[in-house]
Amino acid sequence: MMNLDNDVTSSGQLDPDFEVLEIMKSLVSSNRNTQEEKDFFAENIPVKRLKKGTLLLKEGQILKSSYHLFKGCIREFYCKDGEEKTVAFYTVGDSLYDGGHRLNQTPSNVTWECVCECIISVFSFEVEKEMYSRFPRLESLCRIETEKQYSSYKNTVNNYLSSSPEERYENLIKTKPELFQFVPLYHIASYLGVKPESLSRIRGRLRSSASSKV
Amino acid sequence: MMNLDNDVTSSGQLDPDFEVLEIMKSLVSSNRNTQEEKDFFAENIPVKRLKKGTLLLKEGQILKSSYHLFKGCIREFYCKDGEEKTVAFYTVGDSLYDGGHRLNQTPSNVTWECVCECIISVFSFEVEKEMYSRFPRLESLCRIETEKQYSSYKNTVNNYLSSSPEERYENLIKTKPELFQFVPLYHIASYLGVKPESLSRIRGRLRSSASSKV
DNA sequence: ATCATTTCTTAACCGAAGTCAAGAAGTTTG
DNA sequence: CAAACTTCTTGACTTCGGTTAAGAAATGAT
Repeated sequence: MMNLDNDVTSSGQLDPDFEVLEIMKSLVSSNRNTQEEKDFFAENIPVKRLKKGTLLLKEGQILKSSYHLFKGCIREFYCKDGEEKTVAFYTVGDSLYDGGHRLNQTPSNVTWECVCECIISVFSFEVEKEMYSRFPRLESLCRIETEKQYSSYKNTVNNYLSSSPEERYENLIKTKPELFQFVPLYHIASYLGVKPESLSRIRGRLRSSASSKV
Repeated sequence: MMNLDNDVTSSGQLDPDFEVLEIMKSLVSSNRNTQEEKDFFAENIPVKRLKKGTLLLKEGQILKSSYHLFKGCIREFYCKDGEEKTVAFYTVGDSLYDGGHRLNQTPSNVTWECVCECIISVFSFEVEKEMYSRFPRLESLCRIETEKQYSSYKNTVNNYLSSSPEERYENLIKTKPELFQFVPLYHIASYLGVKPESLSRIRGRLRSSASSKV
């Protein structure tokens, strides 16, 4: 398994691949930002291509950046009693950050693993701080955005807690069908809160109840 | 059951009770704040005493304030299939807010109920906005605080998900023993993710395993 | 193509939570 | 005090996930 360690942010030049350049362009073209802000992003937020299996962050490591996912899928998990417990899947358009650990400079509790080839932008903590001091209005926007994300996460958790593994599975198929292309079922089982054998049974139950309706 | 509706924030004068005044004093005496900031708080953040059973926020209502709990205990729950699902207990020193719903002016998903007499400060959204414009450094502090809370909440959720109801019960006794003074066990059962009958059995199991150790 | 590895499924058995029902213990009300 | 209600416990039975073990299916390597 590949390990990225510190070289994500250090690498100077951009992957010359067309796709990455397209993404870079979209990164700096939001019409909600001023030209000055766009220039700042273009200069300070590199875009990287990551191979399947790359660990963007490892449990115990200190997080130094936030990331935005333009393409691919990243799995978040931690280890408990030698078992990997998957707690999130990030897909296109999601951001990966952890204010608490980044701000406190404490070791991360989770690992971020690319489950397929990914394209991300790298927003280092230093650049973030400089951005806030140069463009105070963006700090206000980020505060608001964080509050909304937090609120939305609480909702997600409440929905999760008040549904059965079976309901969670059906819901996941509806809301993130693309996951099933990349992610082995035993990771999805972990995410749904059951063992792989149980997910098999759940799928079996759903198959038979679906066929009995015919 | 009492209903508070909009009159929490409207009432002008302070409850003249000694305890409330003491709390008001502590509210404006933090030495991390400038005198100007303290004056602003004293003028704009009223402190209220709430009776047991008061609903500080009702499911479907639009949240207009944030609250800080100086005394008492508040239960957060929502209804699913006619059942109340308890998702949090707030105790002394906790803050109650919901950035997402407050900022979007969308109806709340949860209800906040005082499980005993409570003393809170009321921080209205309008006052919050004015505070940010008058004291920009406080917006920065709040952004950082929100990120830390968010991160800490994620941790709590992960711990919850990777433990059994029995472990959660034992953990709750250790971390929030005061809850058991105020809150009926069936609310605690809901919070732990089981039915009251199951919590009874868990308690039974723990009793017998404790006595067998003697 | 063959072999090895990873991933998924099935079956038998066990333990824990859900459900339903009854009743005990504790609290409130008149 | 007694009646009514709320809260908690217990028992019988069902359902579902965990565990173990075996094997099928899919994927990758030589």
